[in-house]
Amino acid sequence: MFAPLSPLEKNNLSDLAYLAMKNALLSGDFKPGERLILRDVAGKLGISLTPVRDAINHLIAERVLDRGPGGQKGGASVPVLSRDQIRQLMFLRAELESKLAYAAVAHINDKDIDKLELIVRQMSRCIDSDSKSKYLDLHRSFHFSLYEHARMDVVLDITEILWLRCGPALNAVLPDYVPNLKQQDYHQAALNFLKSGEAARVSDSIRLDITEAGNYIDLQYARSEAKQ
Amino acid sequence: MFAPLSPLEKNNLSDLAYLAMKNALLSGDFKPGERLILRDVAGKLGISLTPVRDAINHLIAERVLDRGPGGQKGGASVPVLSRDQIRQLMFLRAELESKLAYAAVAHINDKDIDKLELIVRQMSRCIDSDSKSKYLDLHRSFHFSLYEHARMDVVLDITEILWLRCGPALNAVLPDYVPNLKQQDYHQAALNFLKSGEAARVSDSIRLDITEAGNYIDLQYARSEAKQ
DNA sequence: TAACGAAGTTTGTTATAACAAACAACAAAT
DNA sequence: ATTTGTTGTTTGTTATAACAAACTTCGTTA
Repeated sequence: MFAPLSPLEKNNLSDLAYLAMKNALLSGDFKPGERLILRDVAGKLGISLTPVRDAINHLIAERVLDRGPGGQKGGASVPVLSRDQIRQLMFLRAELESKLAYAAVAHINDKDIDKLELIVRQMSRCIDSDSKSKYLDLHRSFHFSLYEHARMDVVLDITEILWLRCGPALNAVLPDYVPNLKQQDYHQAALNFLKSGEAARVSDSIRLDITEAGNYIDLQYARSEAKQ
Repeated sequence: MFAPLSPLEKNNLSDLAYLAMKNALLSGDFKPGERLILRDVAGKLGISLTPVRDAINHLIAERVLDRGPGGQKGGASVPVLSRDQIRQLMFLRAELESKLAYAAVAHINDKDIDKLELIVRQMSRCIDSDSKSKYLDLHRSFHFSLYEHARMDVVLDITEILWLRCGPALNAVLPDYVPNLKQQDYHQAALNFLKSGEAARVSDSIRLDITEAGNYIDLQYARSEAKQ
C-alpha cells in the first residue's frame, strides 16, 4: 500500500528482509527497547542468518536500530529515544519537510492534488471512526505523496530515514494525539494553500504540523519524567 | 591494572573493514565511478567475503556508496554525484551545521576556543605553504571540534555522513578553492564571534562558509556542463 | 563484416558449519 | 550466605562452498 519509491525490484532476500522489518517498525510491531535475535527473525521469515543479518545491519547503519546494550555480546535492539533525541529528530523533520513541501508546489499538478485531497478526506473519516492504525498509514502517505514532487532525492531519502527513526516512539504516543487534529488540521490547510499555489504557506503548514506533534510528544516526555 | 580505560575497541572484522574503506574514501583513494569488487577488497585486506560485504553494505546504507550500475548484477561503486545532488547535500549541510554552530556557543569554554584558534592559525599557515591535503584535515577538524559542543548527537551524526557523502566530490574541486579563503575567512570570523558569544553571528559565519563553497562547486559543475 | 549464440568466467547471494564471546545456572568452598 | 568457579547454552561472527545471474569471449553463420 505504501510504496513511495520502488525503482528496483528487490529479488534478494536481504532487501526483502529489510523491507519486512521496516514495515514492522513503522507499524509499531516492535516496541522500544525490544531485543532482536537473529535466529528468531530468521526462523520467522524462513530464511538463513545471512540476509537477516544484512537487514539488521542496514537498519543499524541508518540508526533505526541500536547495537546491543553496550560493550556486551552485541545484538540489535529497538532504540529507546531520549527526550532530547526526539527533539532533534523533530527539528530535522521540520527543516527538511518544510523545504520539501515548498519545492513540491512548483511541480505538482491538479491530478496529484486531487489524490492528496482524497487522502485527506480518508484521514478525516478515520478520525471519526477511530481507526488509528489506518490513519497513521494515510498520514504517512499524505506527506510523502506531497514530498515526492519536490524532486529532491537526497533530502527525501534522509526524510524517510528520519520517519523510520521516529516511528516506534511516535506510534506509542501519537494515537492519543490524533483526535486533537480535528480542530486544527494542518493537512487540510496545506492542501488549500497548495490549490492556490502559495508555496510559503504550504511550507509553513507542514512545519506547523510537525512542530505541533513534536511539542505534544515533548509534553508526554516531560510528564513521564515528572512522574519519576 | 594494565589498561585502565579501553573504551570500545572494534574487534570485529566488519567494523575494521568499514573503517578502512571510510578512510580510503576520505583520502580520495577511490575515484567517483570506480567499481568495488568484493573478492578484490577481501583479498587486499586478507579476510573473507562476509565482513567486506558487511562494510560495503554499511556504506551503501549511508548512501556513501552506490549499488552497481542499475538492474545489473549488483555490486557497489563510488557514486558520481549530479549537480543537483551536490546542491542538496550542501543545502543540508548549511541547515544542520549552522544550527550546530549556534547551539555550540552556549556550551563551549575558553579552553576549547583556544584549541579552535590554534587550528585556524594552522590552517592559515597551510594556505601559505600550499599544503592542501593537510588543510583539508584541519578544516574538518575545525568544524567538528566546534560542533562537538552543541550536544546534539543526532544532528552531529547525520552531519558526519553528509561530509562522507560530499567527500569524494569535494576533494576533487576544493583544493583550487582554498586560496580564495585568504580574502574572506569565515572560520576566523566565526572564531571572533565565538569569543564575544554572539551565537547568531557564529551560526551565520558557518552558514556562509558552506554556501560559498557550495556556490563555487556549483560553478565548477556549470562550467563542465557548458563544455559538453 | 556483422550478428548471433554457446560455453566459460566473473561476481554477488545464500546457506551452513565451525567458532568465540557472553550470559545463565548451579555447585562448591570459605 | 555470599562468593567463586565451572559448565552448558545462547548468540553474533567468520569462513567456505554451492549457486545463480550476468558479463565476456570467441567461433560460427548469414
